Amino acid sequence: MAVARTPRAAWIEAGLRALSAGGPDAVRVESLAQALGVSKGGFYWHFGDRAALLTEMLDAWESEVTAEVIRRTESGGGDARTRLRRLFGTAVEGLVTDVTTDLAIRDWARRDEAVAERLRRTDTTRMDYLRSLFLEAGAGADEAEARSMIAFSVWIGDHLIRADHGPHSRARVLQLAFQQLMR
Amino acid sequence: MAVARTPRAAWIEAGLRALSAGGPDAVRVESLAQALGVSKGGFYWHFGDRAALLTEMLDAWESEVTAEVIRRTESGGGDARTRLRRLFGTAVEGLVTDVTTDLAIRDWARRDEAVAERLRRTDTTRMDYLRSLFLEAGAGADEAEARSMIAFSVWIGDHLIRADHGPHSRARVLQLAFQQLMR
Amino acid sequence: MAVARTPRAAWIEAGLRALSAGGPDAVRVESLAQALGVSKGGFYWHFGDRAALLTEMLDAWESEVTAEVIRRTESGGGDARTRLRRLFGTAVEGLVTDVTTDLAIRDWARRDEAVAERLRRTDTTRMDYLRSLFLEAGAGADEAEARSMIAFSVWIGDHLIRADHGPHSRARVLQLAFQQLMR
Amino acid sequence: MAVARTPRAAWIEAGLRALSAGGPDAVRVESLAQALGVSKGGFYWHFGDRAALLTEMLDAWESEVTAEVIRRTESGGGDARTRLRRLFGTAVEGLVTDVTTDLAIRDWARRDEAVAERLRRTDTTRMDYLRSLFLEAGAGADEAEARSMIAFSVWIGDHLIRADHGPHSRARVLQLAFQQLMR
DNA sequence: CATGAATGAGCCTTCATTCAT
DNA sequence: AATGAATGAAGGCTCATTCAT
Repeated sequence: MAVARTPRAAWIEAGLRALSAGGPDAVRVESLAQALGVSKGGFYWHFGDRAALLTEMLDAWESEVTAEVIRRTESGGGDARTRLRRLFGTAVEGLVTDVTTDLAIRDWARRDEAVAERLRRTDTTRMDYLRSLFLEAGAGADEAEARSMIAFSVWIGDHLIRADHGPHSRARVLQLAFQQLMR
Repeated sequence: MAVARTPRAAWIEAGLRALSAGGPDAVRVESLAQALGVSKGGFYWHFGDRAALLTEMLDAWESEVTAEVIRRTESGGGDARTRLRRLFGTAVEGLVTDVTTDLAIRDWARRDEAVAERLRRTDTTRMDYLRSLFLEAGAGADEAEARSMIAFSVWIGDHLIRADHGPHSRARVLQLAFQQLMR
Repeated sequence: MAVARTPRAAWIEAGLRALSAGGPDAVRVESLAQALGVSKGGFYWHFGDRAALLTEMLDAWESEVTAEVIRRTESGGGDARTRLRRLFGTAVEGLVTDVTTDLAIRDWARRDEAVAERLRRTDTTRMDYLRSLFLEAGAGADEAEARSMIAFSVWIGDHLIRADHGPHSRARVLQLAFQQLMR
Repeated sequence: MAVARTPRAAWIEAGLRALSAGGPDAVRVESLAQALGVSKGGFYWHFGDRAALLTEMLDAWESEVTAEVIRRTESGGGDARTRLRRLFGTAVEGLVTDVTTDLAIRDWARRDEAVAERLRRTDTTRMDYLRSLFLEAGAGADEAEARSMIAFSVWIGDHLIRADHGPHSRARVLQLAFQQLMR
């Protein structure tokens, strides 16, 4: 059995890259093929149609941003505040996952209920994790909820809000915001 | 002299509605025409091409979300905390402007530098205003920056994050988050 | 209101011509457009999609081969035998309608139930008319049925059977067959 | 030497089945392969290209519908009327050969001259045989010709004409028609 | 101001064919 | 003898744009 010359995974990665850059409409079979240096016809060997690719892209994204983020934060142990700091740290450094993909999917979800459903699932998992950390760190129920929401919002907002912060760098603003959450 | 049967403004409004609902790609001459009950040929009487409409849509949005928000918050006076509360109140009630349009434009900005530039301008104006209120309310420079960022992020995040908050309603979570900012 | 430059009817006629020549698969938007000297995009101004054209082609054919054949045979009056002779005459001369279209539709019906249903309707109307003529000419029920079936079959078979009739011309064979029916 | 896993014959049979069901356009390498549970690449081991398969399908069909029909009718002997009755009997019972294949090839012949040529050859052989039986049964030249044509046409027409015969079943109508030929 | 009609580029999908293994 | 993978030519449909009226 020959090794796939252009494995499914390559199409999925190319698809996610295109999604980040230009939204779902930019995930065009033809451009992906071109990006991979393959002819577009070959795409249909791996996927039934464009929709199938889109679905697998979402599968890949979903399992990465939930399981992977949690695994990374938990690895190394420490108390809740330590892990929160670790989580915020990777967020600031942008190592968690490609926020751009997250944003593209969030936008897509506004127009496609199936995507919205997935996003709800994924966001709930992430919020559950954040909330559990704040609670473990000693926050009350309301405060944990509010802080989780703020943390998540700020992580996204940082990439969404284009304001010129003057003397403050973007990273510094994000750090300041997270510090408020740890007080 | 006949009155314009389908004035420019009608196309622009229809365009903004389409943008909110489906992103820039959904702003199709054909669907707008259909929505307006006109034939798409008529579009070209008002606009040179699709790009011209897009530009004017952005013009309309920009002047509305900066001047209008500030005017509304300032009207009625009061000290900085009062005005912040008024601003957050209208945000919670969703009266400021259509957040959906804001989100669509934010997404669009990721793919189009001209849009990004406009968004930077608009966001800077809005952040400047927020910061000035927090400073006037007595916050230090860093804190004012962080709180402005958080306020803006949470306003947007509320519509972007799809998590199930369990016993908390979305509005309640947003209110809790804003309360943290006023402590 | 400008006159259609390439009216619907032109597409339908071109479609029927293509159908006769190459079956339903040969009814390609692109070739029709080329045959009409138009660009294929224009097709979609007149028809929602290819299926819509196919449907209208069948509509046109159906109303032509039933109403028109009967009108022609009845015009000029005479007793039943006279009208049968007139019907057979036009059949031999191939004036009734394009048998080729009939054949193509018959073949198509074997693969498409919707077409089969239409064909059943059309054939029943034609057989009803033939039977009524034979009955009026004095045949018994069974004989009228058999002769109607034979007449219809021979009309079609003449164009379907490719045998070399040796000294007999095709037209002569058809004539001989019809004569047997009038004995 | 390994036994052919999917012998040529299997492809030919699958091809004829597809032809009957959907016409020549339905004879697609891919669907045949799928029907045979093989990958389509294997097709090209047996046949140079799709055209080669089509040719061999026609070869198979031709030798079957001429030699086989005659052999069956002749076997068992009897005078001409007896053999005609036997021929019609098998026709009514649909045992002669798959009429559907016959119809598909007839339709195909309208678009492809090479197929038309083969069909002419085959039909001539069959008409020759029918004519010889009618002549042997005592019919004159013209009558034998007409009756042969009618018999052949009705056999085909029975499967081609979709009329609703009301109280008469299709088989009954066919039987009635053949009875007329034996008077 | 606007319509009816048409153009043409771009995208998705299908399918015969090829080729290395 | 056959498979997995890929190519490339069609062909269907959408949509921005144009143009005569």
